[in-house]
Amino acid sequence: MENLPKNYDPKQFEDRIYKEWLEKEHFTANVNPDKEPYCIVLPPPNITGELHVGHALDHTIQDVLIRFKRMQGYETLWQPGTDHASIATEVKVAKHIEKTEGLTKEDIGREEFLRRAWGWKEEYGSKIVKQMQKLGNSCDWSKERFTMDETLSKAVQEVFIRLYDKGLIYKGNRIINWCPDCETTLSDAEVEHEDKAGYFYHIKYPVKGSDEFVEIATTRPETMLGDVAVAVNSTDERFSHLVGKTLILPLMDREIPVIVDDYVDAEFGTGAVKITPAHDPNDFEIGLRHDLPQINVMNKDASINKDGGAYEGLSRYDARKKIIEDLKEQGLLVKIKDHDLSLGGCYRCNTVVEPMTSEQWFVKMEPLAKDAIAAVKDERIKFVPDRFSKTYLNWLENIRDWCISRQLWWGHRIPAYYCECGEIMVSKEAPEKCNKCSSNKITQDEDVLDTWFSSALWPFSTLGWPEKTEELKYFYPTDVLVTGYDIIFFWVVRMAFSGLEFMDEVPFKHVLIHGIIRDDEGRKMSKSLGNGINPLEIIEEYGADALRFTLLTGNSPGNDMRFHMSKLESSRNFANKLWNATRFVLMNIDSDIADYDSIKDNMSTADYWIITRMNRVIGEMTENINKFELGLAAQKLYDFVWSEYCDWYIEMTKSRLYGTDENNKKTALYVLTYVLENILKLMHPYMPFITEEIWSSLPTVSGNVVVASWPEVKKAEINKVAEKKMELIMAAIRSIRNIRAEMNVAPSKKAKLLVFSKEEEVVKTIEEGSKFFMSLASTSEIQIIEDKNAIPNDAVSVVIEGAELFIPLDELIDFEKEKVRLNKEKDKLESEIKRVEGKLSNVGFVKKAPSQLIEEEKKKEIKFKDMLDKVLERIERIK
RNA sequence: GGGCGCAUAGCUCAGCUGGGAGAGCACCUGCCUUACAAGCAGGGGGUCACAGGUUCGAGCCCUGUUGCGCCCACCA
Repeated sequence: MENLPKNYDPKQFEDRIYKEWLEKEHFTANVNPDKEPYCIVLPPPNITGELHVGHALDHTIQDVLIRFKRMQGYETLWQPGTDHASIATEVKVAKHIEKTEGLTKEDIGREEFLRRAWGWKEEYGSKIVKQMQKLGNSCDWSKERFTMDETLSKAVQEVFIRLYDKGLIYKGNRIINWCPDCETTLSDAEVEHEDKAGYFYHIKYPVKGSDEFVEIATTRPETMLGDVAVAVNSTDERFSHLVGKTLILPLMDREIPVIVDDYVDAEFGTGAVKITPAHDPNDFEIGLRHDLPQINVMNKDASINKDGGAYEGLSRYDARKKIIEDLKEQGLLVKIKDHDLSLGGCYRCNTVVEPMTSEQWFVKMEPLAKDAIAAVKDERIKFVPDRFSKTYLNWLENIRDWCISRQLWWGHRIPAYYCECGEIMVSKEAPEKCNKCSSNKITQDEDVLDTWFSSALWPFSTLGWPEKTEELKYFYPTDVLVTGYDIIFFWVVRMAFSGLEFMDEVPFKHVLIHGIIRDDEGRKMSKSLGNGINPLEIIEEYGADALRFTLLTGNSPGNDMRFHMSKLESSRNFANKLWNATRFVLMNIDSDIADYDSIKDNMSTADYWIITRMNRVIGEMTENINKFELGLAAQKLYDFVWSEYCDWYIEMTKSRLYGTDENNKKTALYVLTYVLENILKLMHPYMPFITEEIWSSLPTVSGNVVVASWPEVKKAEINKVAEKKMELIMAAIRSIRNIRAEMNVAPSKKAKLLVFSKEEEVVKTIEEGSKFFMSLASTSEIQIIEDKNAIPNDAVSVVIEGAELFIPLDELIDFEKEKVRLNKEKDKLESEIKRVEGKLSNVGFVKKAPSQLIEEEKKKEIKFKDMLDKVLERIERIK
């Protein structure tokens, strides 16, 4: 029989196998009314760069689910694609151009810049696809999409227009988050807050026509240039006499009123708050309430503008310094106190975000959020683990309107057109003339949309929406969305309300949340630390299967995970184990492969046992995967393959395979192969490459394991008697091995085994398993004895349930050691008995515990007492 | 200020609805046994953070405490 190469070397076959899958179109999903659909949309990776090991985790989880469902007979679609990542890509491309050509994006202009960005997309988009294929992702590549594809762009326009017509998108002058480096707005979700040590500057504002002052405290003195009032709490008696009076804003010599607003906390700071509506969200609200002007004192790059008087041209930080100096000079700076504050930074470039008033486009969130909240509350969308529904709900319940316009070029240009008369027209195509004044001087909005505006539509835009395609009807809603907890606000939330708004149905039924991968010291992986891990390098050294297995085991949903090389090694070793187990089977297969009918009457306890165990694993794994417990499922398979199939079953077949009984040999081979086939199927979603490679080497199967049917539990194959018998045999063998090791008996030294038992079944089982004792416990022969006097003095003994085993060891025996060992055994049994007796003498336990449990405990009591008797007897005898 | 997570063997972590503490790695001993030394056999090692409570029974449920971490939040 043809065999596999001696060494497991994933590089030899992974690429070849992936190609074969593609050629045979195993990943292609078609609308098929005869099958149930199962759909996952891939969180589209940004085209900013290459994939990291976090993507690998995200993708592997999805691939396991997809492959599992595919094998179960679902019509599975894993919808792949990439995201244009507006701001992130624009920054990268601009940097690239600057580095290579020394030009800014303004230098080359919008059109040329977009051409470069598309070029970037082509390059990185295809790199990403290649990486995903290396990982083994079984996506339907024929359906690959990009968020700026024509059809997806149409969906974006459609959504914008519909929301606008419904009054859910509006343009307004509001306070927004401004990144002075990227020179664009950011949504609230795109601002990352960080606590930093800062200062509280106490400043005196003179009261007009008086020598009194009002002392305010601020963390950002430079914003005083835009102050338009000072507010106090209505109950604060310290200031009541000043309410309605006028203050002179220092440095600017502007007259500003003292107003009352109960937003002000009298206990905090000085109790008087400077109000800068153009540069602080709270002040903005207060400004609206009191009809105050907004004075924006900053330029796009956060330098001070002409409204900042003498400070024009300074950066906000230089302005701060200068202002403090000037105030000090004028005697208006009271003190500077240490004060921690939370600073918002741009999630792309980390520059401190500047709150500013600006004319922008917004999505009115309240009505949309309401539906999205309901969908999770009534469990149309279920988070796994459930705790993340709290994160989701909390965000939505406190949401503010979503600023969606970005002052960028790379992205979906806002479908709004302006006439010189001031009319705003929202439409797909540029209107030829103004529908109000008929002028033809019409210009399109310069801005693009937040990148997440288009990703929000991903679950239905990729399926063809707004067209009513067959795919959309068949695959929507999708089944599960797999993503990291860091992306819930950006994406999950927005897909939820978009799906509900435009499809009238949730976009996915489950959201499976995973954690992030950290380095072996528990640090986040980052470019600056240089501790990132490139999946391709791992695959190169250990194979994709080992990487996948590593990412999925020893970790529970939602938790972060540390990445250790040693774990990778052990996964690779597991693959190697499977590889070699297969080699063992193959090297014993001859041309004549038996069918079930011809061997069924020859099956032994070991055969029934391994098949029973296999069925139990099938049942448990299937249940685990259905509950998204992928790591548990993998662990069970690992244990079954390694500890039961390899360590016990294969070892037990050796004496049969090398023996002369042809029927026995055939039977063992049949069972070996049968179980191996099922192992390959069970393992396939986790380790697709090695299982496919091995599958193709088995003479008993055809086709590809990728489309083989997922095993089902066969009740008829479960044999409890065989399980029990094997447990006895294994326990006996383990005991003998243990005693030999403790007595330092050389493995090569064979010894006789004497068995004493009053239970016929036990005797029978041991006799039945005699060849296993020979091959696995260095036993030379087995004698069933009926009289304990026949036991030689120089024998060591071991007590198992229902039997006593004796091994004569001639001169090798060390009686002192044996005594110590037996006493240890005695102590162990005594403590077990104590525990059981304690339980059974507990009135509450006997009264309330399930009867089955009580029965079990009673049986244990008898068993342990019997074993103890035998051990005591033995101790007595060798004294 | 609110919310969440973690604390289990030397290390990294599992442990599903409460019913005799597990894995991988590391460590110790012995084995090149014709599938695999990327291996085989045997072994040591845990007051499951702490304190209460519920229960016949708690690593698991409840309350509180401590330590670490994360997320959200407009107290200037």
